[in-house]
Amino acid sequence: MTNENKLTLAGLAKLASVSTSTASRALNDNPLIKKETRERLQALAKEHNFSLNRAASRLRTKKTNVIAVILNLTDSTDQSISDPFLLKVVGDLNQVLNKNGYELLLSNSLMASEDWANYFISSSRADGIIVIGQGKSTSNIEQVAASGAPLVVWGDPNASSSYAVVGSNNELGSYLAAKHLIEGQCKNILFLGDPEHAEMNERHKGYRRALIEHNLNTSSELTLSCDITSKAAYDTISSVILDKGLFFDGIVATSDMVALGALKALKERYIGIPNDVSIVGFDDIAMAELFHPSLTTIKQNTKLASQVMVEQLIKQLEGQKATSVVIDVELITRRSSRSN
Amino acid sequence: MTNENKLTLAGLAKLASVSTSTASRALNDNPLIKKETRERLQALAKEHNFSLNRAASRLRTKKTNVIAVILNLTDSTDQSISDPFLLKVVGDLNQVLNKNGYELLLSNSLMASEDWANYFISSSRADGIIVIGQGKSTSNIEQVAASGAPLVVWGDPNASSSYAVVGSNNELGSYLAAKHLIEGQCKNILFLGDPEHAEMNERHKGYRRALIEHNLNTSSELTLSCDITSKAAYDTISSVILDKGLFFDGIVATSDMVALGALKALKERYIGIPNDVSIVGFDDIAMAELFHPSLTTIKQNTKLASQVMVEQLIKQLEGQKATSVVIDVELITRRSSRSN
DNA sequence: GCATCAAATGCAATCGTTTGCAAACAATTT
DNA sequence: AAATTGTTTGCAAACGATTGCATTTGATGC
Repeated sequence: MTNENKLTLAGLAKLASVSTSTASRALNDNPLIKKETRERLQALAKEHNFSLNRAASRLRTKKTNVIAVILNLTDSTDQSISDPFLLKVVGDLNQVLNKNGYELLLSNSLMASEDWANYFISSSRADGIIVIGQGKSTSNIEQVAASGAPLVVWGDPNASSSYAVVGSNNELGSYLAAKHLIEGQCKNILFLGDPEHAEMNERHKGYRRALIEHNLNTSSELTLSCDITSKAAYDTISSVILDKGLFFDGIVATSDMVALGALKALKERYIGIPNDVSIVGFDDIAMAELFHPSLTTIKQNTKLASQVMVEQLIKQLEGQKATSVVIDVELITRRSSRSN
Repeated sequence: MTNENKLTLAGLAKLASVSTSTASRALNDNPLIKKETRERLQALAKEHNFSLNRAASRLRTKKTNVIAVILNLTDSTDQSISDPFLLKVVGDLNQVLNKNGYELLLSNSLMASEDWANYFISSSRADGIIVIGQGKSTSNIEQVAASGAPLVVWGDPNASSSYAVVGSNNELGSYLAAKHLIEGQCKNILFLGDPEHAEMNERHKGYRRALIEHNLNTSSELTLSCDITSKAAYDTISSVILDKGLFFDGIVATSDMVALGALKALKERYIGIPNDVSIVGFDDIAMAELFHPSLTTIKQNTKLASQVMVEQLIKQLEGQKATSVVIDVELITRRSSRSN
């Protein structure tokens, strides 16, 4: 029952006894064409299940209406691809992009070839690129920026960079987290995460600022470096307690997943949360409030962030210059910390 | 510094003093061309940062090498888009598709126009469609199938359908879940989920089979219908306890998110898990083991499932017929249930 | 030296739109 | 009635690759 040879614009035009140019303009709702002609053709197209061949129109117009979204994973530990936060961002971006007439081509840094600008833009697969996460190395990203391709990155907006970065106020976020713990009478506060990573480094700064402001111990012993997965956090906390005992009473975690891993390690040792140890996460993933105790965390506004990213990208598609934008964060107080 | 007018295949050919046909074949590694010529051109292309214009080649070859993945969300409650399970499947699909030379165009049923086959396939945006979730109505999907477009659906593989469905053995999964609870001495086992939904309906059957096999109460009072979100589950359990007290000692939940919502409602009332009430989830999301108590659940093998889906889709792209495939499930025993 | 054959390359049409420009048409003014 | 507008439509040339077929090239045998 499939059409032997598919209907083409020329065919549709013939059916309507107009030229292909008229048909093309009519379907694109070009006001050059008389309104009733437009409607007649649009109705005919619907009736015959016709839709324009995008390959052809992309070739002709040099516009794809596609945005490549690249999950910039740090390692090949495909753990991170399951981080609900990253995937949440993809979901939100999808919504916003569609709303603006763009489609989302999903990729990840492990798969895509090296030269992203080349692969996606000059090959005319996409009009612009959104990279989620700066990873540890930003050379790939800088190469895209240098090529002049429309680009927006989710990451640390404070890093001076040649490209537009949208991201949360990470420094403030962890500052708020640490301050909150301090107000809850914590004295020895752990930082749990990977300070080599741009965003995490900012979070580390905020954590230190709060501690210093309150004359607390900022010894390097209190900064535990670990991957941004719950498993890594679980292992790190478990082994550090085994080694040194419980020498801390608060944890500033760099993500909710990390916080949850730590939580599990503590609970397995019957350490009371929040009384023995208080924990603050980062992200506010959907599950944060379901945990027991529910997780105090720094909320990242992914919906707003997605809107801003798309906005800044569209700016560039229109030839304007885009800017980095800082998204506000918010402390969400729940049960994993003492409410002063 | 961006090239005034981009290099084209013809330009590259001229640089190499060959015809465009030779250049085209060389870049596509066609053995018709002498090996050293091929290598010379490929090197030249790399040197000049050249890549083939996909819009043009798609137009000519009528192949896009793109697969549209549609998240078939039930409602406009964009809650479900954040279900980590769905997004995990997207991530896995992305991996497998890329490995097979395809790209993933992400969409969701709320955004995409009505006629998917038309929108994606005849418009030459994609070569095939993968739908994640059958939703409550399958009319959209059936329309695609009727159009003859290459299609694979993640859903209930037992439903007799005109299209290839890949999915877990849902009936068996919930049977195992219920049986496990029964072996742990549960007598009044709740089913929590939405039996109108195809997959959930299978799970309901499995649940009933186990109960009947053991002569337990299958009264309809024990089947609670609720949306597949943690919030809905939380509300449902909370209000049912308020209404009728604790008349159950086990819960078969239709997803981990649902299980976690229920867990929270119970814990807030200081109901002991697993001793007062045991819970089994479904999916085995990454967080399942992080909870306290860690969640006993039925694991869905999304990695394998993704491979099978892509396999079945490629079959169709090659003109063969695809078949529905049932993916094995596995009971993962943790602490939210008594180990008999 | 010429026919024969295989290997390597080139010619030119084609995929299905879009769009600058010209043409046809209708309405208004002189 | 001709000239002047303004609307609506059509012609035909792109866009940049791929590919069936023809052609060249070089090797081989007689």
